[in-house]
Amino acid sequence: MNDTERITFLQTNFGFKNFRPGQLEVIQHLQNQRNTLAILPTGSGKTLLYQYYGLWSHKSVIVISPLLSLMQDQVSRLQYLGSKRVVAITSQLAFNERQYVLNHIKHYQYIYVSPEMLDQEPVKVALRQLELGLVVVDEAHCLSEWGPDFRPDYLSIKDNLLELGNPLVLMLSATADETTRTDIITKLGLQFDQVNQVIKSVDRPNIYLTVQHLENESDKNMQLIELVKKLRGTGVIYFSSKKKVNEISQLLTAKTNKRVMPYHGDLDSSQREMIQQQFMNNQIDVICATSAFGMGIDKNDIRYVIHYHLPGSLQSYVQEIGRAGRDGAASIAILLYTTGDEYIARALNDSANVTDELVDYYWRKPNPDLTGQDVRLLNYYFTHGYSAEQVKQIFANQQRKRENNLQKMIAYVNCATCLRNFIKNEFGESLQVTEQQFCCDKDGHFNGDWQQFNTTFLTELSTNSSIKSWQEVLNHLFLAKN
DNA sequence: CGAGAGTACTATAAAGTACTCTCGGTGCATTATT
Repeated sequence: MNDTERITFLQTNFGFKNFRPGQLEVIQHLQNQRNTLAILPTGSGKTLLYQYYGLWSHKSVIVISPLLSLMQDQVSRLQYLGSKRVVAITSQLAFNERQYVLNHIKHYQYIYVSPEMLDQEPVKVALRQLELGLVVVDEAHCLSEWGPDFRPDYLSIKDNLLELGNPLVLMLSATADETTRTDIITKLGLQFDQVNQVIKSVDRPNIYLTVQHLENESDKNMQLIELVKKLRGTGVIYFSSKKKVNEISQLLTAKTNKRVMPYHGDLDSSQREMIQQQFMNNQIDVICATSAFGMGIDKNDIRYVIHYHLPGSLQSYVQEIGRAGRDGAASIAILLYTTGDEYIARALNDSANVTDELVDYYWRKPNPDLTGQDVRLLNYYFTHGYSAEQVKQIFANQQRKRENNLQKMIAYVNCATCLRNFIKNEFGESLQVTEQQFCCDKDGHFNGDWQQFNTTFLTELSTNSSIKSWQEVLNHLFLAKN
Protein backbone atom coordinates (compact mmCIF):
# COMPACT_ATOMS: atom_id res chain seq x y z
CA MET A 1 0.00 0.00 0.00
CA ASN A 2 1.44 3.39 -0.97
CA ASP A 3 0.39 6.76 0.44
CA THR A 4 -2.11 7.47 -2.34
CA GLU A 5 -3.79 4.15 -1.62
CA ARG A 6 -3.72 4.93 2.08
CA ILE A 7 -5.58 8.18 1.49
CA THR A 8 -8.08 6.46 -0.78
CA PHE A 9 -8.64 3.85 1.93
CA LEU A 10 -9.21 6.67 4.41
CA GLN A 11 -11.71 8.41 2.15
CA THR A 12 -13.62 5.25 1.33
CA ASN A 13 -13.88 3.91 4.85
CA PHE A 14 -13.88 6.98 7.06
CA GLY A 15 -14.99 9.79 4.77
CA PHE A 16 -12.02 12.03 5.56
CA LYS A 17 -10.15 13.75 2.76
CA ASN A 18 -6.80 13.85 4.53
CA PHE A 19 -4.95 12.49 7.50
CA ARG A 20 -4.37 14.67 10.53
CA PRO A 21 -0.75 15.37 11.51
CA GLY A 22 1.02 12.20 12.57
CA GLN A 23 -1.68 9.76 11.49
CA LEU A 24 -0.19 8.73 8.17
CA GLU A 25 3.22 8.19 9.71
CA VAL A 26 1.81 5.92 12.42
CA ILE A 27 -0.19 3.90 9.89
CA GLN A 28 2.87 3.48 7.68
CA HIS A 29 4.85 2.09 10.62
CA LEU A 30 2.07 -0.26 11.69
CA GLN A 31 1.58 -1.59 8.18
CA ASN A 32 5.32 -2.25 8.09
CA GLN A 33 4.83 -4.28 11.29
CA ARG A 34 6.79 -1.84 13.42
CA ASN A 35 5.86 -1.26 17.06
CA THR A 36 4.96 2.39 17.36
CA LEU A 37 4.95 4.92 20.17
CA ALA A 38 2.82 7.91 19.20
CA ILE A 39 2.71 11.10 21.23
CA LEU A 40 -0.10 13.05 19.60
CA PRO A 41 -2.16 15.89 21.05
CA THR A 42 -5.74 15.15 22.02
CA GLY A 43 -8.07 15.57 19.12
CA SER A 44 -5.59 14.31 16.57
CA GLY A 45 -7.65 11.18 15.98
CA LYS A 46 -5.95 8.43 17.91
CA THR A 47 -8.93 6.05 17.69
CA LEU A 48 -8.80 6.23 13.92
CA LEU A 49 -5.29 4.77 13.96
CA TYR A 50 -6.28 1.37 15.27
CA GLN A 51 -9.67 1.37 13.59
CA TYR A 52 -7.85 1.89 10.32
CA TYR A 53 -5.38 -0.87 11.05
CA GLY A 54 -8.16 -3.28 12.08
CA LEU A 55 -10.12 -2.59 8.95
CA TRP A 56 -7.07 -2.94 6.74
CA SER A 57 -5.68 -6.11 8.35
CA HIS A 58 -9.01 -7.83 9.05
CA LYS A 59 -7.50 -8.93 12.33
CA SER A 60 -8.50 -8.37 15.95
CA VAL A 61 -7.36 -5.41 18.00
CA ILE A 62 -6.99 -5.45 21.79
CA VAL A 63 -7.09 -2.04 23.44
CA ILE A 64 -5.68 -1.76 26.97
CA SER A 65 -7.28 1.22 28.65
CA PRO A 66 -6.85 2.60 32.19
CA LEU A 67 -10.44 3.62 32.93
CA LEU A 68 -13.81 1.92 32.64
CA SER A 69 -15.39 5.19 31.57
CA LEU A 70 -12.92 5.54 28.70
CA MET A 71 -13.72 2.05 27.51
CA GLN A 72 -17.44 2.69 27.63
CA ASP A 73 -17.03 5.93 25.66
CA GLN A 74 -14.94 4.21 23.02
CA VAL A 75 -17.29 1.25 22.71
CA SER A 76 -20.34 3.44 22.21
CA ARG A 77 -18.44 5.65 19.79
CA LEU A 78 -17.35 2.74 17.63
CA GLN A 79 -20.84 1.26 17.77
CA TYR A 80 -22.26 4.62 16.75
CA LEU A 81 -19.85 4.68 13.83
CA GLY A 82 -21.17 1.34 12.71
CA SER A 83 -18.81 -1.26 14.17
CA LYS A 84 -20.84 -3.99 15.79
CA ARG A 85 -17.95 -6.23 16.72
CA VAL A 86 -16.87 -4.14 19.72
CA VAL A 87 -16.82 -5.08 23.39
CA ALA A 88 -15.30 -4.07 26.70
CA ILE A 89 -14.55 -6.92 29.07
CA THR A 90 -14.98 -5.36 32.51
CA SER A 91 -16.25 -6.13 35.97
CA GLN A 92 -19.43 -4.33 34.98
CA LEU A 93 -20.45 -7.20 32.74
CA ALA A 94 -22.66 -9.70 34.55
CA PHE A 95 -21.04 -13.08 35.05
CA ASN A 96 -23.04 -14.80 32.30
CA GLU A 97 -22.47 -11.92 29.89
CA ARG A 98 -18.78 -12.19 30.47
CA GLN A 99 -18.88 -15.93 29.91
CA TYR A 100 -20.71 -15.35 26.65
CA VAL A 101 -18.16 -12.81 25.45
CA LEU A 102 -15.22 -15.05 26.33
CA ASN A 103 -16.85 -18.05 24.64
CA HIS A 104 -17.54 -16.06 21.51
CA ILE A 105 -14.41 -13.93 21.54
CA LYS A 106 -13.74 -14.42 17.82
CA HIS A 107 -16.99 -12.65 17.11
CA TYR A 108 -15.42 -9.38 18.26
CA GLN A 109 -12.80 -7.40 16.43
CA TYR A 110 -12.16 -4.55 18.90
CA ILE A 111 -11.76 -5.75 22.46
CA TYR A 112 -11.19 -3.33 25.33
CA VAL A 113 -9.66 -4.52 28.61
CA SER A 114 -8.08 -3.03 31.70
CA PRO A 115 -4.59 -4.23 32.66
CA GLU A 116 -6.20 -6.06 35.59
CA MET A 117 -8.63 -7.93 33.33
CA LEU A 118 -5.89 -8.75 30.85
CA ASP A 119 -3.99 -10.55 33.61
CA GLN A 120 -6.82 -12.96 34.42
CA GLU A 121 -6.35 -16.52 33.27
CA PRO A 122 -9.80 -17.10 31.65
CA VAL A 123 -9.42 -13.83 29.74
CA LYS A 124 -5.95 -14.74 28.55
CA VAL A 125 -7.13 -18.16 27.42
CA ALA A 126 -9.89 -16.57 25.36
CA LEU A 127 -7.68 -13.86 23.86
CA ARG A 128 -5.14 -16.43 22.69
CA GLN A 129 -7.73 -17.81 20.29
CA LEU A 130 -7.85 -14.57 18.36
CA GLU A 131 -6.15 -13.89 15.14
CA LEU A 132 -4.51 -10.89 16.72
CA GLY A 133 -3.38 -7.98 14.60
CA LEU A 134 -2.55 -5.29 17.12
CA VAL A 135 -2.41 -4.48 20.82
CA VAL A 136 -3.00 -0.83 21.68
CA VAL A 137 -1.84 0.63 24.98
CA ASP A 138 -4.01 3.71 25.37
CA GLU A 139 -2.93 6.53 27.71
CA ALA A 140 0.43 4.82 27.78
CA HIS A 141 1.94 7.28 30.28
CA CYS A 142 -0.10 5.43 32.93
CA LEU A 143 2.35 2.58 32.50
CA SER A 144 5.04 4.83 33.89
CA GLU A 145 2.98 6.91 36.33
CA TRP A 146 0.57 4.39 37.78
CA GLY A 147 2.16 0.99 37.27
CA PRO A 148 5.01 1.21 39.77
CA ASP A 149 2.88 3.23 42.19
CA PHE A 150 -0.47 1.64 42.68
CA ARG A 151 -1.56 -0.47 39.73
CA PRO A 152 0.90 -3.36 39.59
CA ASP A 153 -1.09 -5.04 36.82
CA TYR A 154 0.35 -2.42 34.50
CA LEU A 155 3.69 -4.11 35.07
CA SER A 156 2.23 -7.46 34.02
CA ILE A 157 1.31 -6.26 30.52
CA LYS A 158 4.86 -7.16 29.53
CA ASP A 159 4.31 -10.83 30.42
CA ASN A 160 0.86 -10.82 28.88
CA LEU A 161 2.23 -9.58 25.56
CA LEU A 162 4.66 -12.49 25.56
CA GLU A 163 1.83 -14.92 26.23
CA LEU A 164 -0.09 -13.40 23.33
CA GLY A 165 2.85 -14.23 21.08
CA ASN A 166 4.59 -10.85 20.83
CA PRO A 167 1.94 -8.99 18.86
CA LEU A 168 2.40 -5.68 17.12
CA VAL A 169 2.06 -2.88 19.72
CA LEU A 170 0.82 0.69 19.40
CA MET A 171 1.46 2.95 22.42
CA LEU A 172 -0.61 6.11 22.57
CA SER A 173 -0.34 9.20 24.75
CA ALA A 174 -0.81 12.95 24.50
CA THR A 175 1.93 13.95 26.90
CA ALA A 176 5.11 12.02 27.61
CA ASP A 177 8.59 13.39 28.08
CA GLU A 178 11.75 11.49 27.20
CA THR A 179 11.97 9.69 30.56
CA THR A 180 8.36 8.57 30.34
CA ARG A 181 8.75 7.39 26.75
CA THR A 182 11.77 5.32 27.69
CA ASP A 183 9.86 3.96 30.66
CA ILE A 184 6.86 2.97 28.54
CA ILE A 185 9.02 1.00 26.11
CA THR A 186 11.05 -0.67 28.87
CA LYS A 187 8.05 -1.61 30.98
CA LEU A 188 6.44 -3.29 27.97
CA GLY A 189 9.60 -5.37 27.53
CA LEU A 190 10.27 -3.94 24.07
CA GLN A 191 13.70 -3.13 22.62
CA PHE A 192 14.33 0.43 21.50
CA ASP A 193 15.30 -0.65 18.00
CA GLN A 194 11.95 -2.42 17.69
CA VAL A 195 9.99 0.77 18.27
CA ASN A 196 9.34 3.68 15.94
CA GLN A 197 8.38 6.94 17.59
CA VAL A 198 6.05 9.59 16.22
CA ILE A 199 6.23 12.64 18.45
CA LYS A 200 4.33 15.88 18.04
CA SER A 201 4.99 19.01 20.09
CA VAL A 202 3.24 19.33 23.44
CA ASP A 203 3.21 23.11 22.98
CA ARG A 204 -0.20 24.72 22.69
CA PRO A 205 0.32 28.20 21.27
CA ASN A 206 -3.22 29.33 22.05
CA ILE A 207 -2.79 28.81 25.80
CA TYR A 208 -1.34 31.82 27.60
CA LEU A 209 0.82 30.77 30.55
CA THR A 210 1.08 32.56 33.86
CA VAL A 211 2.30 31.89 37.39
CA GLN A 212 0.95 34.12 40.15
CA HIS A 213 2.77 34.30 43.46
CA LEU A 214 0.56 34.99 46.47
CA GLU A 215 1.44 35.73 50.07
CA ASN A 216 -0.81 33.25 51.82
CA GLU A 217 -3.89 31.14 51.45
CA SER A 218 -6.43 33.87 52.02
CA ASP A 219 -4.79 36.02 49.32
CA LYS A 220 -4.90 33.01 47.08
CA ASN A 221 -8.60 32.52 47.74
CA MET A 222 -9.32 36.19 47.06
CA GLN A 223 -7.41 36.12 43.81
CA LEU A 224 -9.18 32.91 42.82
CA ILE A 225 -12.58 34.48 43.46
CA GLU A 226 -11.58 37.50 41.36
CA LEU A 227 -10.39 35.30 38.52
CA VAL A 228 -13.50 33.16 38.50
CA LYS A 229 -15.70 36.24 38.52
CA LYS A 230 -13.87 37.83 35.61
CA LEU A 231 -13.11 34.89 33.38
CA ARG A 232 -15.78 33.91 30.91
CA GLY A 233 -16.52 30.50 29.56
CA THR A 234 -15.93 27.20 31.32
CA GLY A 235 -12.94 26.48 33.50
CA VAL A 236 -11.30 23.79 35.57
CA ILE A 237 -9.54 24.40 38.87
CA TYR A 238 -7.14 21.69 39.99
CA PHE A 239 -6.38 20.85 43.64
CA SER A 240 -4.21 18.25 45.37
CA SER A 241 -6.74 17.69 48.12
CA LYS A 242 -10.32 16.44 48.03
CA LYS A 243 -11.15 18.46 51.11
CA LYS A 244 -10.02 21.70 49.45
CA VAL A 245 -12.01 20.79 46.36
CA ASN A 246 -15.19 20.69 48.45
CA GLU A 247 -14.28 23.74 50.47
CA ILE A 248 -13.34 26.04 47.59
CA SER A 249 -16.19 24.77 45.49
CA GLN A 250 -18.54 26.01 48.20
CA LEU A 251 -16.63 29.25 48.59
CA LEU A 252 -16.88 30.00 44.87
CA THR A 253 -20.57 29.13 44.84
CA ALA A 254 -21.12 31.63 47.65
CA LYS A 255 -18.89 34.41 46.35
CA THR A 256 -19.50 34.29 42.61
CA ASN A 257 -22.57 33.83 40.46
CA LYS A 258 -20.95 30.94 38.60
CA ARG A 259 -22.23 27.38 38.66
CA VAL A 260 -19.48 25.49 40.45
CA MET A 261 -19.25 21.75 41.17
CA PRO A 262 -16.67 19.57 42.93
CA TYR A 263 -15.19 16.44 41.37
CA HIS A 264 -12.91 13.85 42.99
CA GLY A 265 -12.46 10.16 43.65
CA ASP A 266 -14.66 10.07 46.73
CA LEU A 267 -17.78 10.81 44.74
CA ASP A 268 -19.56 7.72 43.56
CA SER A 269 -19.47 6.95 39.88
CA SER A 270 -23.06 8.01 39.21
CA GLN A 271 -22.38 11.45 40.70
CA ARG A 272 -19.17 11.76 38.73
CA GLU A 273 -20.93 10.81 35.54
CA MET A 274 -23.69 13.33 36.15
CA ILE A 275 -21.29 16.19 36.85
CA GLN A 276 -19.31 15.29 33.76
CA GLN A 277 -22.47 15.32 31.66
CA GLN A 278 -23.55 18.68 33.03
CA PHE A 279 -20.11 20.07 32.35
CA MET A 280 -20.22 18.83 28.75
CA ASN A 281 -23.68 20.40 28.32
CA ASN A 282 -22.55 23.78 29.65
CA GLN A 283 -24.74 23.48 32.73
CA ILE A 284 -21.67 23.97 34.92
CA ASP A 285 -19.21 26.86 34.55
CA VAL A 286 -16.42 25.73 36.83
CA ILE A 287 -15.25 22.33 38.01
CA CYS A 288 -13.13 22.13 41.15
CA ALA A 289 -11.28 18.87 40.82
CA THR A 290 -8.43 16.61 41.81
CA SER A 291 -6.40 14.79 39.20
CA ALA A 292 -9.29 12.33 38.95
CA PHE A 293 -10.85 14.75 36.48
CA GLY A 294 -9.42 14.80 33.03
CA MET A 295 -8.74 11.68 31.04
CA GLY A 296 -11.56 11.22 28.60
CA ILE A 297 -12.94 14.72 29.06
CA ASP A 298 -13.70 15.66 25.51
CA LYS A 299 -14.86 19.27 25.86
CA ASN A 300 -13.16 21.48 23.33
CA ASP A 301 -14.06 24.93 24.65
CA ILE A 302 -12.59 24.93 28.14
CA ARG A 303 -11.29 28.51 28.37
CA TYR A 304 -9.10 28.33 31.44
CA VAL A 305 -7.35 25.91 33.78
CA ILE A 306 -6.29 27.22 37.18
CA HIS A 307 -4.02 25.33 39.56
CA TYR A 308 -4.66 25.98 43.22
CA HIS A 309 -1.96 23.51 44.22
CA LEU A 310 1.30 22.45 42.64
CA PRO A 311 1.07 19.25 40.58
CA GLY A 312 3.76 16.63 41.17
CA SER A 313 5.42 17.05 37.79
CA LEU A 314 5.64 19.30 34.77
CA GLN A 315 4.23 16.42 32.76
CA SER A 316 1.08 16.36 34.89
CA TYR A 317 0.86 20.12 34.64
CA VAL A 318 1.14 20.12 30.85
CA GLN A 319 -1.44 17.33 30.70
CA GLU A 320 -3.87 19.25 32.85
CA ILE A 321 -3.55 22.65 31.20
CA GLY A 322 -3.76 20.89 27.84
CA ARG A 323 -7.45 20.36 28.48
CA ALA A 324 -8.00 24.05 27.77
CA GLY A 325 -8.54 25.47 24.32
CA ARG A 326 -8.78 22.36 22.20
CA ASP A 327 -10.86 24.40 19.77
CA GLY A 328 -7.75 26.49 19.14
CA ALA A 329 -9.25 29.66 20.62
CA ALA A 330 -7.44 31.87 23.11
CA SER A 331 -7.24 30.22 26.51
CA ILE A 332 -5.28 30.66 29.69
CA ALA A 333 -3.41 28.53 32.22
CA ILE A 334 -2.92 30.10 35.64
CA LEU A 335 -0.82 28.59 38.38
CA LEU A 336 -1.45 30.08 41.83
CA TYR A 337 1.53 29.61 44.09
CA THR A 338 2.19 30.32 47.73
CA THR A 339 5.59 29.58 49.23
CA GLY A 340 5.51 26.14 50.77
CA ASP A 341 2.88 24.71 48.40
CA GLU A 342 5.35 22.04 47.33
CA TYR A 343 5.00 20.35 50.70
CA ILE A 344 1.61 18.97 49.74
CA ALA A 345 3.07 17.36 46.65
CA ARG A 346 6.07 16.15 48.62
CA ALA A 347 3.89 14.62 51.32
CA LEU A 348 1.97 12.75 48.61
CA ASN A 349 5.25 11.54 47.16
CA ASP A 350 6.38 10.31 50.56
CA SER A 351 3.13 8.53 51.24
CA ALA A 352 3.45 6.74 47.89
CA ASN A 353 6.84 5.41 48.93
CA VAL A 354 7.21 1.90 50.30
CA THR A 355 9.65 1.77 53.19
CA ASP A 356 12.61 -0.59 53.42
CA GLU A 357 11.10 -1.92 56.66
CA LEU A 358 7.94 -3.03 54.91
CA VAL A 359 9.95 -4.68 52.13
CA ASP A 360 12.07 -6.60 54.67
CA TYR A 361 8.98 -7.57 56.61
CA TYR A 362 7.26 -8.87 53.50
CA TRP A 363 10.28 -10.82 52.30
CA ARG A 364 10.53 -12.51 55.68
CA LYS A 365 6.84 -13.28 55.72
CA PRO A 366 5.37 -13.10 52.21
CA ASN A 367 1.61 -13.30 52.07
CA PRO A 368 -0.05 -13.20 48.67
CA ASP A 369 -3.51 -12.96 50.24
CA LEU A 370 -3.01 -9.47 51.61
CA THR A 371 -4.81 -6.84 49.61
CA GLY A 372 -3.38 -3.45 50.61
CA GLN A 373 -2.00 -1.24 47.86
CA ASP A 374 1.63 -1.50 48.92
CA VAL A 375 1.32 -5.19 49.53
CA ARG A 376 -0.06 -5.87 46.08
CA LEU A 377 2.97 -4.19 44.57
CA LEU A 378 5.29 -6.15 46.85
CA ASN A 379 3.48 -9.30 45.91
CA TYR A 380 4.07 -8.58 42.25
CA TYR A 381 7.81 -8.21 42.75
CA PHE A 382 8.01 -11.18 45.09
CA THR A 383 6.26 -13.55 42.71
CA HIS A 384 8.44 -12.29 39.85
CA GLY A 385 11.59 -13.34 41.66
CA TYR A 386 12.97 -9.98 42.73
CA SER A 387 15.17 -9.83 45.81
CA ALA A 388 14.36 -7.50 48.69
CA GLU A 389 17.40 -5.40 47.82
CA GLN A 390 16.34 -5.02 44.20
CA VAL A 391 12.87 -3.96 45.27
CA LYS A 392 14.25 -1.39 47.70
CA GLN A 393 16.30 -0.05 44.79
CA ILE A 394 13.21 0.20 42.61
CA PHE A 395 11.28 2.13 45.25
CA ALA A 396 14.25 4.37 45.98
CA ASN A 397 14.53 5.18 42.27
CA GLN A 398 10.83 5.92 42.07
CA GLN A 399 11.09 8.23 45.04
CA ARG A 400 14.06 10.01 43.50
CA LYS A 401 12.19 10.38 40.24
CA ARG A 402 9.19 11.89 42.00
CA GLU A 403 11.40 14.36 43.86
CA ASN A 404 13.16 15.34 40.61
CA ASN A 405 9.81 15.88 38.95
CA LEU A 406 8.71 18.08 41.80
CA GLN A 407 11.95 20.08 41.60
CA LYS A 408 11.22 20.76 37.92
CA MET A 409 7.79 21.97 38.85
CA ILE A 410 9.25 24.34 41.44
CA ALA A 411 11.71 25.56 38.84
CA TYR A 412 8.78 26.34 36.55
CA VAL A 413 7.12 28.36 39.31
CA ASN A 414 10.30 30.38 39.81
CA CYS A 415 11.22 30.58 36.16
CA ALA A 416 12.25 34.15 35.26
CA THR A 417 12.25 33.66 31.51
CA CYS A 418 9.74 32.42 28.93
CA LEU A 419 7.50 29.74 30.47
CA ARG A 420 6.73 28.22 27.09
CA ASN A 421 10.39 27.73 26.35
CA PHE A 422 10.86 26.20 29.78
CA ILE A 423 8.25 23.57 28.96
CA LYS A 424 9.57 22.98 25.45
CA ASN A 425 13.06 22.53 26.80
CA GLU A 426 11.91 19.97 29.37
CA PHE A 427 10.19 18.01 26.63
CA GLY A 428 13.29 18.06 24.48
CA GLU A 429 11.81 20.37 21.87
CA SER A 430 13.68 23.13 20.11
CA LEU A 431 13.02 26.56 21.58
CA GLN A 432 11.24 29.36 19.82
CA VAL A 433 13.77 31.92 18.67
CA THR A 434 11.42 34.86 18.59
CA GLU A 435 8.71 34.64 21.18
CA GLN A 436 5.21 34.45 19.91
CA GLN A 437 3.39 37.70 20.48
CA PHE A 438 1.22 36.52 23.25
CA CYS A 439 2.96 33.85 25.18
CA CYS A 440 3.30 34.09 28.92
CA ASP A 441 3.68 36.58 31.75
CA LYS A 442 7.40 36.85 30.96
CA ASP A 443 6.83 38.10 27.43
CA GLY A 444 7.37 41.75 28.31
CA HIS A 445 3.77 42.79 27.87
CA PHE A 446 2.88 42.06 31.44
CA ASN A 447 3.89 44.66 34.01
CA GLY A 448 3.43 42.68 37.20
CA ASP A 449 0.18 44.39 38.18
CA TRP A 450 -2.34 41.64 38.85
CA GLN A 451 -5.09 44.12 39.49
CA GLN A 452 -4.70 45.42 35.99
CA PHE A 453 -4.28 41.90 34.69
CA ASN A 454 -7.58 40.92 36.25
CA THR A 455 -9.57 43.89 35.05
CA THR A 456 -8.21 44.62 31.60
CA PHE A 457 -6.57 41.50 30.36
CA LEU A 458 -9.03 38.88 31.44
CA THR A 459 -12.03 40.79 30.23
CA GLU A 460 -10.41 41.25 26.85
CA LEU A 461 -9.23 37.70 26.73
CA SER A 462 -12.60 36.21 27.41
CA THR A 463 -14.54 38.46 25.08
CA ASN A 464 -12.23 37.81 22.13
CA SER A 465 -12.11 34.10 21.68
CA SER A 466 -10.26 33.94 18.42
CA ILE A 467 -6.54 33.43 18.18
CA LYS A 468 -6.46 36.30 15.69
CA SER A 469 -7.45 38.61 18.47
CA TRP A 470 -4.15 38.27 20.35
CA GLN A 471 -2.96 41.43 18.66
CA GLU A 472 -6.09 43.29 19.68
CA VAL A 473 -5.73 42.15 23.25
CA LEU A 474 -2.15 43.28 23.18
CA ASN A 475 -3.03 46.66 21.73
CA HIS A 476 -5.64 47.13 24.34
CA LEU A 477 -3.18 46.36 27.09
CA PHE A 478 -0.75 48.90 25.68
CA LEU A 479 -3.43 51.53 25.31
CA ALA A 480 -4.51 50.95 28.87
CA LYS A 481 -0.95 51.45 30.07
CA ASN A 482 -0.24 54.63 28.15
C1' DC B 1 7.11 21.01 56.59
C1' DG B 2 3.65 24.05 59.30
C1' DA B 3 -1.13 25.62 59.65
C1' DG B 4 -5.25 24.70 61.96
C1' DA B 5 -8.11 21.81 64.60
C1' DG B 6 -8.63 19.30 68.72
C1' DT B 7 -7.52 18.18 73.49
C1' DA B 8 -5.77 18.80 78.22
C1' DC B 9 -4.81 21.64 81.68
C1' DT B 10 -5.60 25.27 85.04
C1' DA B 11 -8.23 25.51 89.29
C1' DT B 12 -13.16 26.50 90.63
C1' DA B 13 -15.51 30.32 86.31
C1' DA B 14 -14.56 31.19 82.02
C1' DA B 15 -11.23 31.41 78.84
C1' DG B 16 -6.38 31.43 77.77
C1' DT B 17 -2.23 28.62 77.10
C1' DA B 18 0.39 24.64 75.64
C1' DC B 19 0.60 20.59 73.73
C1' DT B 20 -0.64 16.81 70.18
C1' DC B 21 -2.68 15.29 66.03
C1' DT B 22 -3.90 15.46 61.30
C1' DC B 23 -3.53 16.55 56.95
C1' DG B 24 -2.62 14.28 51.80
C1' DG B 25 -4.35 11.73 44.96
C1' DT B 26 -4.76 8.64 41.00
C1' DG B 27 -8.54 2.68 39.79
C1' DC B 28 -9.18 -1.79 38.73
C1' DA B 29 -11.75 -6.08 40.49
C1' DT B 30 -14.03 -8.72 44.05
C1' DT B 31 -16.79 -9.95 47.76
C1' DA B 32 -20.12 -9.85 51.32
C1' DT B 33 -23.94 -7.21 52.76
C1' DT B 34 -28.10 -4.42 52.37
